[in-house]
Amino acid sequence: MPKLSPSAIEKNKGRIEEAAKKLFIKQGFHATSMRNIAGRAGTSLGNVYNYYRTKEEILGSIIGKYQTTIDGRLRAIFDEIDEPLKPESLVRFGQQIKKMVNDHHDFWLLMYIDVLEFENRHFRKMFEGLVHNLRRRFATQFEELKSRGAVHDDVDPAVGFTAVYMQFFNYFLVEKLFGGNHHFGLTDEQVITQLTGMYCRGLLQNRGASRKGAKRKTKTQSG
Amino acid sequence: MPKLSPSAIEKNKGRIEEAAKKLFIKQGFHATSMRNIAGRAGTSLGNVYNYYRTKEEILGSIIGKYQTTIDGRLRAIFDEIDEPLKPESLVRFGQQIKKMVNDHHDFWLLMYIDVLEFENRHFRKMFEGLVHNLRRRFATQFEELKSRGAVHDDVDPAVGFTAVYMQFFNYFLVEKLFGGNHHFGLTDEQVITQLTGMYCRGLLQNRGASRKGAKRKTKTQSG
DNA sequence: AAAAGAAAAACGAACGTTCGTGTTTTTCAG
DNA sequence: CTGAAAAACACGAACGTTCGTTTTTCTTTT
Repeated sequence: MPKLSPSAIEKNKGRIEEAAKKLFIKQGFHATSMRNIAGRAGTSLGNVYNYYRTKEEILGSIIGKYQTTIDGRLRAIFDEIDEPLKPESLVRFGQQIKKMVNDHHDFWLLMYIDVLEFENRHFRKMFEGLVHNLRRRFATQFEELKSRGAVHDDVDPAVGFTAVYMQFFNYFLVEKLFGGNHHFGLTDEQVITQLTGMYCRGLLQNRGASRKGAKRKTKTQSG
Repeated sequence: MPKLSPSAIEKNKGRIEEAAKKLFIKQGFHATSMRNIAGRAGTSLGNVYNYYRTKEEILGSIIGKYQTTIDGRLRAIFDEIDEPLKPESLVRFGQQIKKMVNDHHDFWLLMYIDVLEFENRHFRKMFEGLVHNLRRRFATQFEELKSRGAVHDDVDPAVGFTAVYMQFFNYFLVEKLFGGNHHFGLTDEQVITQLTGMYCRGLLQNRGASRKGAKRKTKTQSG
């Protein structure tokens, strides 16, 4: 038999990893057996070892590939944000985070597996330097906000945006993985708008607007 | 042999559970063996089965006891809060949440174990009805804030406080369990004051104060 | 025939649990 | 007061599986 083409190898690996991922997520890493993986992947036990040397190597490969998927997804979400602290942006941002969490909820379970069984070895960099990355990503926008005086003097917009990000992210994670079952007592959409409102008022300078009872005119601030 | 006194039984169970807890946390539930637990508890394999019928029963008992510990801890934290949305209260609140997360970081790992290996069977109620509970706990304070007009009309103080709680909680959890390593780019103390500032401005009505450059006088609001 | 992927068999170790057997203390008949 | 039966905890060997991995044996294509 000749050597399989790289694409064929990838296809086989793909089937094995898909099976392994589902099982890891359903029952954890240690509770999943190689026989289990092989069976679900429609191949034999021995053959799995033609593609991976150990079980952990399978996990590593899954996480590695998934990591780049998530990175891309996040980048896409950030890329469509023009003005990071504008209410409309944050609402849309919240909706996107919700979708991301729900679409890839396996990934976050893998993260927990990693925390528990490997002391977060594979995911260390996920939250390291979060603010730093966001600050760099939106450097021009944040600087513009600062110089325009749109944000409070004692507020770092990068920190504020990070807080929003983490709040959204965590909210939907709890909803999805912990059975939060609307733990804010509102619909997801309401949570997004409520949080957005809170953050915007908390972060942005509101020049003489929004007294009690006064209807907001949204675009009082011009520059 | 006569029946052991209830206190003696509790003592023995305590040693077994202490050992099991450490091992579960270090390596997960399925990766921990009964022999492992027995060895660390200084007893024999068979004897463990005199106290528990299965391995899962040990986990259940650990979680149950820990749950009441955490509940008490949280109640104590809430009990010393007089005015839930006052900046000083929130700063102190943040510090307490930090301590709670750090003191019981095993507990949160157990929570992840539960999410992963038991579909969150034992922890379901942890986040269910969170807002509802907080709203009841601080009913008088929240109503007073509302009637005094201290909060924005479109803000539910219970939701706001829940948001603060979750944000603090999640921040320190990420720091502790995910190796966040100051993922907000600030010291913990700075994070607490920054977040507090954001939330207060976002939640509380600021009557004509805090224009750019104007030093805040904190207690401009009277009636 | 040669090469390599796939399958199956085999291996030793470890698993959760059961079971039989100590070991120790109480009970109570004598 | 004695000592045998009873009761219950402690123990570890043993059971039947299952584990991750290795080795061997097909099977298929060059």
